[in-house]
Amino acid sequence: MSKTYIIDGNSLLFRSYYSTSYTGNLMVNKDGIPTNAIYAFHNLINKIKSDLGKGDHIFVSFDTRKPSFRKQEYAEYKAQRSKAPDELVIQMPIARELLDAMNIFWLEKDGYEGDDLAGSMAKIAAQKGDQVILFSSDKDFLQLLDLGENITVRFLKKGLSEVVDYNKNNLHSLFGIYPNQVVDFKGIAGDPSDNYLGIKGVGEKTTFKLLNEFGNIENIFENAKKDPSNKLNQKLIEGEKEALFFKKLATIITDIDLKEEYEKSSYVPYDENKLTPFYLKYQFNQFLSKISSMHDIVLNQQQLSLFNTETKKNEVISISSLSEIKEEIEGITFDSSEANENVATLYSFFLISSSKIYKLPLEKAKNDSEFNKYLQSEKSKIVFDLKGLNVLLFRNSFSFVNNPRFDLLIATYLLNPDFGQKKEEIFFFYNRVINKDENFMGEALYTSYQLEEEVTSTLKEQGEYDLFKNVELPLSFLLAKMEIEGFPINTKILSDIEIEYNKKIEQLKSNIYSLVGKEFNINSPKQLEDILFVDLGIKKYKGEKGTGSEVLLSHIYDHEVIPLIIEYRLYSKIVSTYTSALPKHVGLDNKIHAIYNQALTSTGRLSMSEPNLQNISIRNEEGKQLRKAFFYPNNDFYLLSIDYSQIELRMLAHLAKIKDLQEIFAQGHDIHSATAAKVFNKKIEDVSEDERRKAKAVNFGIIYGISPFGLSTQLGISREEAKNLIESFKNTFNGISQFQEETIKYAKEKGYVKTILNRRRYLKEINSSNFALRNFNERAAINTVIQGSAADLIKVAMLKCEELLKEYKTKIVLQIHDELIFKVPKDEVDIIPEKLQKCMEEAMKLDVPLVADKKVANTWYEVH
DNA sequence: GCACTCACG
DNA sequence: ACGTACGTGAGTGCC
Repeated sequence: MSKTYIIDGNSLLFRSYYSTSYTGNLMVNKDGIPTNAIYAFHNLINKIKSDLGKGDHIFVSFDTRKPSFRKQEYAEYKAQRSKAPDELVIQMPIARELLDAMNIFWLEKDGYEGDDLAGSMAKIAAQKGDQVILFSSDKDFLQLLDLGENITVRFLKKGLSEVVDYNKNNLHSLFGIYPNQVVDFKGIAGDPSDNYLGIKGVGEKTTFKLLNEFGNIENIFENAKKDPSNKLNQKLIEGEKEALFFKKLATIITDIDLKEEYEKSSYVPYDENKLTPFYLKYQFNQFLSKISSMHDIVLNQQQLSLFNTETKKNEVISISSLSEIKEEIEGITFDSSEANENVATLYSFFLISSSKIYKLPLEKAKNDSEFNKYLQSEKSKIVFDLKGLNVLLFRNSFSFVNNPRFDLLIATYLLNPDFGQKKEEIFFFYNRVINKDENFMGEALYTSYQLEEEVTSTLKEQGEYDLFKNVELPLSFLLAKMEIEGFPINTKILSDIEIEYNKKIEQLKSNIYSLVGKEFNINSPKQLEDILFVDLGIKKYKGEKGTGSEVLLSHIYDHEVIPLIIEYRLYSKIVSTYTSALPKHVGLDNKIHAIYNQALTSTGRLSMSEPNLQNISIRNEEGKQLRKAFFYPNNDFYLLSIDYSQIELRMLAHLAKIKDLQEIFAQGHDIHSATAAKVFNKKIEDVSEDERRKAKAVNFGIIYGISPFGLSTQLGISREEAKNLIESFKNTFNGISQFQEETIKYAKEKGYVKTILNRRRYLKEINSSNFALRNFNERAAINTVIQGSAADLIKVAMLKCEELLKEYKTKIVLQIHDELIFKVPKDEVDIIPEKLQKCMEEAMKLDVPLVADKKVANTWYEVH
């Protein structure tokens, strides 16, 4: 059944105001406008709409400033009421603005009150068969319960958190009268809040009694007239006219024609981001969680004031040649059909001067020698999305942009890596809003120009400018080249694998169905869970949730279908995620041109998408087969893989100055065996398989911010045992504890942690009172220093390798966090691998040696 | 659009 | 007592 929620806007706004104003200290925005009622109102609306879905309706009614028919008929209507405080009045239009921003339909109508609109809407919705809930705190609304069975009036009690629901069936037991008696009650007893006088000398208690005895106002008077000598009856008879008058006034109009309005009140799920301009305007920082925390941490008040929040739209001047620009050109960016620069169509370029935005269509640019001259000129340039710009320039036969000095996309990511996934979002960081329209990139570039000085000096203050200028900016060029270069794939081999695996899947499917006794969707975790843990009666162990591989594995002997399901999952994963998905991304050149996301991860790593080549299977043979599809046609080039050995553990040994760990690395032993030997006090050759396994888990655990629980589940040992294991590691390797404690302490004090190249990550919940949240942030703090520093290292290594390769034909074609894949022509294969290996090992000078292992082969399968 | 699952480092 | 390993991307099912 569809729902229609009808909100008495005035009632809720009053409540919102008074529930947040008792401290006397109103919340105001920067212009001194109070926003407390709006804030509470917003929370309330959010809560209300949270259980609406498609097909539902939501509607807010308001009073207008014009006198309603009640006031016209009865001059004293609400005359006794003290005027609403100015602080509330000023917020009333803002409430409407908020609703507009939230895409929630609201209505006011001269001559009527909000109640009449609400009542009329309720009637329409009830006739449509909707479940109607009216949100108010006004007893008048109770009369509307008579409109149908499926109507609820939801009263909001103090604190706005408690509610009382009234409906046709419970009103009498809760309130003492029936819905159709509400207006009769008001007519006789009156209502001081509306200045309804009712019948003089007849109060609420008497009215209750009368209504219960005679049912309605007409019967009450009829009966009174039977015995006019009775004192009460006398009062009633005298007051009949008034009573009927007040009854009429108290009656909510329910026949205003709102059919159209009903249609307009359809609930539309909306994008929270659309509210950002509203939040910024009224400084509702609580709702701008990401943004606000940054302002608190990164930008001091002085800086904030420099960031003008005005979002004045600039005129964009269309030009057909660069020669039309008379001023100095300060920067360049582009406009294209979509975010993926490897497939997008380039539309135009934006260029900016110190005061203007220019738009140059692609076709004009192609024939404009001035434009090409500008691209290649030595003059330093502001850009916006350097990698996107360069890839699109190349794909349209231009050269890369020469000497970019500033890219706000990268700079903002360095100020705070939590910003930057979406181009629009980075402007929230600076309290700006730029509409996502056809000139977005031009406005973005111009805004970059305005922010450059401030942002650059902030990067310098934070010691991140070197990372920006000498690592991330040059890396952007390299990533552009890698995207353009692409990675070879042979779809024939992929489809051969797919055909083979699909056969397995069909077989497994039928075997599973016959073992279970019926057909179901094995891909549906919900259906699978029902089959296994209900139909087949398998008992889950304590703490087990879902049907993930760990859970399935723990029940592998409980039923013969379990191993089949595990196998089914293995093959169907390979087919759905790889063999059937990868061909969608293969270009005419038989290569995949995936995107490197340079400004995305929290730690400073790269990520990859459309498709992600960083997670091609390797851990099991069935999946690893996929890698046989990656090679150069005719084996024209070799693939060279060079991967760092234990890069994160080495980084830890260096950063935490763990002497004993550094020493193990210096000796070049197998790290897990060697740590095991030290912890268990044995010779390396005496270390057992199990001891090595444990040491390995602890070594990883330390990088992840170890906990006894995590280690115990990883190793399948008791928590006690895990705790002891961690203890002995900490005791054996001096420096681990101190590093962890100091990292957490630093994060708690500063709100962020730094990597080896001063890359930052903010951990806004590091001081949370929520235990889980705080612990999570503490682990993330430790991990970020290690993972982020390793990311810094390989980025530096990539740039050094590229420098080395300048005079060769070998190219970097993939980066997989601790591994680089190169395309090596045959005539370079004898010299290049060693040079590159050395280059990577010398990328940074640490207190531990860096070791990188290499392998050359034709296919990606063989290099591992 | 989100939860679940699983691929990688 | 709390509820857990860190960082990603993508396909599927289901509201």
